[in-house]
Amino acid sequence: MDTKQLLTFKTAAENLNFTQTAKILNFAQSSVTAKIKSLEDELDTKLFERLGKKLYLTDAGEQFKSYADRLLALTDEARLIATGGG
Amino acid sequence: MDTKQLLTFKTAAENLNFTQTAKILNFAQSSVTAKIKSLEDELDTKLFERLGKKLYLTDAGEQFKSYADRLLALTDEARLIATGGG
DNA sequence: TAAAAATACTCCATAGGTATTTTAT
DNA sequence: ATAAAATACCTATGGAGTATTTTTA
Repeated sequence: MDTKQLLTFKTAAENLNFTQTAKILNFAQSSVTAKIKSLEDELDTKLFERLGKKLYLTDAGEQFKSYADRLLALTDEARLIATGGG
Repeated sequence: MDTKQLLTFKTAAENLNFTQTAKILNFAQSSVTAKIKSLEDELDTKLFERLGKKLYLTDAGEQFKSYADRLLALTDEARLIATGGG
């Protein structure tokens, strides 16, 4: 699990659109798909569900979202403190 | 930043010995050196200082240690919840 | 001279890309 | 027909290893 992966997930979870996520993060659309898939593989759980054209978070996805947010915030804080000498 | 990197750092910070860390994590010694270096590069801060044969955490390293612990704990929790359906 | 970290290199897995195909409206 | 995700594929980066060299107690 890594920061980029979490940020991709967070952005996708907020936009519910991989193409949009790719634009925001300056990735290729297929890379977003791949990153989400690698996270799902690692957790051995589906995080998104596709009903027709529309994306939804699964229950596990919803749960994981709050952890992703917290992990990313804590990571930012760690970076600031360690680097900036806070 | 990723989990393996943080675990390597945590273990090294606790043992203050890269060779020992490598044994514990089943890595090569040089891989531990490389992982720590990649983390230091990413943070643009030295985390360890080598005085003679002995390793010490720098101030930044000490600070970062507490974040690494918290990040790893939160990651474990996230995994459990998302996977185990808690 | 022993014990640990750093370095030099090699190899392979994978992150990320482009192009295409599938799916659904 | 359009819009989005999935898939196939290709390449380059870097993670991880072995072997060696440097450092210093």
